[in-house]
Amino acid sequence: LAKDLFTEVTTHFAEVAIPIPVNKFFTYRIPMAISDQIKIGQRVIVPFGKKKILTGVIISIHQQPPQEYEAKYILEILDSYEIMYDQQIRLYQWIADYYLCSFGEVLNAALPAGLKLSSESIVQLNPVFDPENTPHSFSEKEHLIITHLTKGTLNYTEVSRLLDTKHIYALIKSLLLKEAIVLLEEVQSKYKPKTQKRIRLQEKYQSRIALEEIFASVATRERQEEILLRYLQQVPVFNQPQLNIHGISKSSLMDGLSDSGLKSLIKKNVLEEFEIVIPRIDLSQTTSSYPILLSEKQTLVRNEIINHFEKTSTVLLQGVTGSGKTEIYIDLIKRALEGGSQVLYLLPEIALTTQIVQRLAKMVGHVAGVYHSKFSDNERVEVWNNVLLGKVRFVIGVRSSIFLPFDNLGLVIVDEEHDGSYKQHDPAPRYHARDTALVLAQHHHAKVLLGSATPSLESYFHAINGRYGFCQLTERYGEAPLPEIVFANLSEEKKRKLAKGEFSSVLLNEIQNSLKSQEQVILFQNRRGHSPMVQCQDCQWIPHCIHCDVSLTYHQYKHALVCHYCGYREEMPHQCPTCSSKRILTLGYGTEKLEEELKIHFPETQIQRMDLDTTRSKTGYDSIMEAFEQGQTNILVGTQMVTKGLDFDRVNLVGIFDADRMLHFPDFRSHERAFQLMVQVSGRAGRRAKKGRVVIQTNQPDHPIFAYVVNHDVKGFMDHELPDRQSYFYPPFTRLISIMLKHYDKKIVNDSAQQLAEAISRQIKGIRLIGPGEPIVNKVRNEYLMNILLKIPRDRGHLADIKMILRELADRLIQHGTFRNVKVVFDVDPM
DNA sequence: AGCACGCCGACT
DNA sequence: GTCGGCGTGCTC
Repeated sequence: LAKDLFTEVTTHFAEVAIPIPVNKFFTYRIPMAISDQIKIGQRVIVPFGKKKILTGVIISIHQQPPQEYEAKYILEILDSYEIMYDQQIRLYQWIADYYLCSFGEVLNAALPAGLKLSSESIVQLNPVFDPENTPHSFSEKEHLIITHLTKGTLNYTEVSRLLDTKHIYALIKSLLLKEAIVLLEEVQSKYKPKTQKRIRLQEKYQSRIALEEIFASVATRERQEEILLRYLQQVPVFNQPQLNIHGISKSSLMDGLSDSGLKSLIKKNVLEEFEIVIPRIDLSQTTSSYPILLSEKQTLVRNEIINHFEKTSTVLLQGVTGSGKTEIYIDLIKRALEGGSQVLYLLPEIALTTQIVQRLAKMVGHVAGVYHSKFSDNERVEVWNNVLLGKVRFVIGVRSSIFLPFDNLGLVIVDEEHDGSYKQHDPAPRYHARDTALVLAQHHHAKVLLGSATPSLESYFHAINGRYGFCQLTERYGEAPLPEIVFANLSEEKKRKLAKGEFSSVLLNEIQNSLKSQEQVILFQNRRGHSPMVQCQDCQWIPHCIHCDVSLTYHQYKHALVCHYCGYREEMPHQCPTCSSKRILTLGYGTEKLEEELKIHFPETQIQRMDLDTTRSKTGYDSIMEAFEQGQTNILVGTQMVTKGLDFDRVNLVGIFDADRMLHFPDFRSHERAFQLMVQVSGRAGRRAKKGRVVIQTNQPDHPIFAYVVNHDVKGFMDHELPDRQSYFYPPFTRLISIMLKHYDKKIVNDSAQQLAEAISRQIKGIRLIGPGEPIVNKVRNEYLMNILLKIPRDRGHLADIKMILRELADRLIQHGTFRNVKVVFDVDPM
């Protein structure tokens, strides 16, 4: 005791992460009063800047006072418990380091908005201010504000609405100076628990005698009598008095009645109204587990996966559409959950449908937390808390669910692992959820199962090289045959005048036949690639870049052919260099135009379009799906969205409208993506015993990729594509880092990009630097863009060092006077 | 990111 | 002359 008394009290400091794009932590002083409660991972409220109050997360606690400034005090601890574990801090730090962004940016993406707080300025009348007795005079606007403030406080938005101007700062300042108002900062919790109003009988009336008295007194009050009778009908207060404690929800009691009768009863202290908090996510779902019966083949593969997990933490499962991957997932999920650990099931956004979630949760037999961007933020906070508190151990979610506060993950499943939407493109953190999941799992000593019918080249490469375990399911479940694929040679048809516009007679006839036999049609056209493509109409020549394995894109206002990746440019030829034909055309067709023309060809038919625009609302996707499932729609035209989701029994024809556009998209991944999409969409045709049909419209049916699509030959495709990637130094043989520079002055971006590129070349050896060059869209929101692409060989090593140098060089560039305002955006592993 | 401070043009 | 435009720099 004596020792304690005389020991000098040490001041503790905390490193606090704040959700802003500044790559450092902020040091705050921990007030004595709370120093024994403060924990890493906890949310705290801190003052930030002149007046702002923000929420931060405690990253570490130490005794090092900062040298160059006086640390401010933490104002308050927000929750009694940590909202995340060390595991999350470690993962977020990894993401910030690997993807070259700030911890704050990761935190910003990780926390549901309901857990992020920021202060709001409240304008209040100064208590000492007397409008009758003031030496100051006020403008009309100031008067207006003062009048309103006598009735209550205002926030900035309200003030600005009141004055109908955005510029209120000067006015506020003037009012402050005249001591008419005071400002205060208020932090509001954004998370609002969902509540329900309930009604119950007051305890003293829970006897027959008391009730009889009441009924006698309300005999002339019909409304009140009815309410009481209704209540007693639904709550048996005599037989089961304990039920009265919970009462009945107000809305169900008062259904169709007016409130006045109830109000009187409450006033008389017969009934009472109370409020309860109800969870948005129902945790009391039946958790009876369905027995999963695996086929012989599935059992074999399941065992194989488990064996692989003994040796490697990651396994790639390649299974054709309809081969029954899901059952294997479920079997593994159940095992992991029964072992007591948490399970994360990742899906691409468009595949996470209500139906899929319900089916999964039902078969797994555990409560599933669903983490989806279309859910409200309050719901997301509840999922977060349920995971944190261990109420939910099974999460089905989109890419951002890797941020959830797991502390005991046993298994991560990345379904459709090849899907590009796992990579966040903009804004930072530009992370890849599949790759991050591997690191997440490593931190937890968990296993990862990557699943796809058409694996990414990267995952396949690692699988055949033994870094991942590799399992295959090559047969469709129940022996449903693979669809028959026919080609419609569009250029041939055009020559023979058979095609109608961009529709081949083959496709039109097939659609006609399907419609005649009451079958449904899916027509697939990937919307991506607004920029037109150039092609010779006679020999199908397509211009390619001399530095990269991509086709060149026609730029209208420059009248030139440009490479998306390195900026290489050549003049648009007047005649084809191969066959001297002058019929060099730009091609282009979008989903909407397709829908329009289909309506002309099939006027009697119900045609529905499904793309980003028609599914933006929460129910858009579901209602289109429902209409299609019930047969109200005959033809579904859509983008990649139609490649995923549930199976439709009546779909027997799938049309791929423009295979060439996919194949020649100016991107080194275009072959891979085209192969994946064509195989996936073909899988939609003929899911039961009947053999489906797929029509592929193309100008070059002999393109090698098609042969692999027809035979569903993943290995063949990979053997074809991998050498190409190797010779052009693309992934999986290299790692890419794209550096985008932005500035509103074209000369400044060009110069800065040149200078940065030179500095990188000088400082970092053993890598390839492409560019700097202009990206296709070289001006966005009045900013000019320049791109530098780094290709880093996989065996180069010291990736972390390279990234550190890149950060430094970028910082140094910006310190250079003229380049002060150049924005440098890193995209690691760009897609 | 937000927000304050500071230096310039178009209006009474 | 001022009001209000936005460019610039900082936040523990």
